[in-house]
Amino acid sequence: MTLGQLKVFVLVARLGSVRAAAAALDVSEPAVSQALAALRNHLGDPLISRAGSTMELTAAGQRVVGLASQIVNLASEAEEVVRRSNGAPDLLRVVTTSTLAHAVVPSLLEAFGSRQLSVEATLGTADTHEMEALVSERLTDVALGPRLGGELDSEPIMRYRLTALRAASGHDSETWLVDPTVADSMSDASRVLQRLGVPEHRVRVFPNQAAACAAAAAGEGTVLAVEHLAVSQIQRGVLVPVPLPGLPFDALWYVTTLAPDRRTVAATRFRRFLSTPDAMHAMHRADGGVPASRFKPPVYVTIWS
Amino acid sequence: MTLGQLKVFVLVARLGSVRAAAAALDVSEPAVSQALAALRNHLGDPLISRAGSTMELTAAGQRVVGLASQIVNLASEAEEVVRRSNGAPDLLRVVTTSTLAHAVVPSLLEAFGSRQLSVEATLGTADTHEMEALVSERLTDVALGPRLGGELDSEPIMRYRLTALRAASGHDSETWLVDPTVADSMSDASRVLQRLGVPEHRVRVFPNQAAACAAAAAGEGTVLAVEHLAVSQIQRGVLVPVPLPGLPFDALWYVTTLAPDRRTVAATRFRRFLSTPDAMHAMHRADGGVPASRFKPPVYVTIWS
DNA sequence: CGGTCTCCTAAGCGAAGCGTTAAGCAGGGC
DNA sequence: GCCCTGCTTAACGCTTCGCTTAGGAGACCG
Repeated sequence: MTLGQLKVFVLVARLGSVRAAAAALDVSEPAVSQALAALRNHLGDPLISRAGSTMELTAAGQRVVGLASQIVNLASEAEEVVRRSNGAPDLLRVVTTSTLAHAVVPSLLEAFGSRQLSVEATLGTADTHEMEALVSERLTDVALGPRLGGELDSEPIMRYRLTALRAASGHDSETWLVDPTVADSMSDASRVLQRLGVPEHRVRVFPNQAAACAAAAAGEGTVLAVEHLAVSQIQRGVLVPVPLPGLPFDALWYVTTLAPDRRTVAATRFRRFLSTPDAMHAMHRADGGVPASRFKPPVYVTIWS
Repeated sequence: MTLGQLKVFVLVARLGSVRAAAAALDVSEPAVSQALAALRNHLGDPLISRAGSTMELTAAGQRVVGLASQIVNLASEAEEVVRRSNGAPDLLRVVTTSTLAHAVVPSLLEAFGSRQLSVEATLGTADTHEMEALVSERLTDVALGPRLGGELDSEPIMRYRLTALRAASGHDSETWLVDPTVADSMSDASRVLQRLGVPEHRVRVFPNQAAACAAAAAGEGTVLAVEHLAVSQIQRGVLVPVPLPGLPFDALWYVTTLAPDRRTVAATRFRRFLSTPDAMHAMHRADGGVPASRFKPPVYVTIWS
């Protein structure tokens, strides 16, 4: 399986014919056919076949074409990125939990970027286990979230409090509304649910805490929330704390990097920044709204094993 | 640039030495060194170099390693997927706008899946322009959102209303709080802002409408929201409509597929499903919370040009 | 200064990738 | 039936990949 074969496959799938793909690539038709044959042979599936005047993706073909398209895209992005990165700003790669990624880290990076000239930040999400691998293998510069073990250098940056909240007039007291961080079984939120013995079918996962809180405010259940991120709803009485054993639960967010002599310059500067009042303010402000011009879709980092 | 070279590079970056990577791959050390040299030569950047006892990524290397890791991952996922997809359920690939992706489509797919045995759905986001390409090029089966042109078959599925909402006691009337759909300049939301002449620095983008509504409820500005998705906040008086020229704005969501004779079986069944009361109910319920066991991170589809 | 560790280069070789031309083969239209 | 269109196969050649062994260059240490 080569990048060229994947590119050919995507193009055939898009254009609906070998002939058209060959024309688009300005090569002979057998060249395309052969690349396709090699890929089919390698994967052990026809992927795409003629059906009358058009071509039809097989079940496997439908699944592969999306992946292949992403691969080809990323490959050209890699070439692009190298071309642009002479004299480019320093790069700070951050991974964090889902909760922090939506609500806290964007404003933190915004603040860091505005005081550090020429720093470019990328943000991804990962679970605790992935974070350890990503940091130790130098695939990311900084992890924010739970304390990490190994030879990594973790330091607490902020105290926070997990609370159960519910609408003042809420009906459904069985359903738990949470954000995707609970998918990480090592996270504080996940442990709280485990300790309460909440069964999985009683848990509804929302894309982020704000959505979960909105559903809780509408009386759809109990949200497990970071208190200071829901402070405005609590103050306005929209949500009220629910007393439960072990809740509220106080915990810490940590910053983790490699040991001082092994970390990048940007990581060191970022750690220093985290202890400033500006950083504290950004984390408490924590609204997740960024100016339109800075908005970019999130980058999803995955690790390869 | 080959997949093998990228794999070697990622491994060297992770393990911090050519020697270790060679051992891990069970090949000779020059084999690794040579693959790395080929990649360096192709990209025109050293990517990674020795710095004393360890190795150090260059600026370009830092950027490339993440992409390379994803590429290698996706490639093995592609092989995986083919292996598993004999006798696998039908695949329904859906793209939609950010608004719908978070709040409406998950419950819709949930409902569809529970009545259609053996359908597997994937969900991605794209802007209007990308949607047209994705559907016509058969990279996706169904698009939900704006009406699409070309030879595509668009049909309205639901009326909705864009409204400006604000906290009853809100202070900031200059700032607009929106979800990422406004990044698509062809979207209804984006046009509304254009027509109102809102400058970009007055717009704050949130990851989804729920977060934007929460910020509006806290008095941070005016949210441009889909009315029935904020209905509970309106009923409770947390948010109140703001009368503005051209608002509220009534619009339609459409479903788009290829022409009837060219679309997949799953796409046809899904279109039929959309006209059922179950589907209507799912769209109005529209909470975005899915049971934990069904939760998966979103799949981001990108198109290749 | 000579060992040792690590990375790079050189040279060689088999296997694939990637392209060509020429020919075979299914299906639709008349 | 015949031709035309469009995908595949066959045969061939050039280039690149990917691996080996052998040897050289640079840093570190005693």
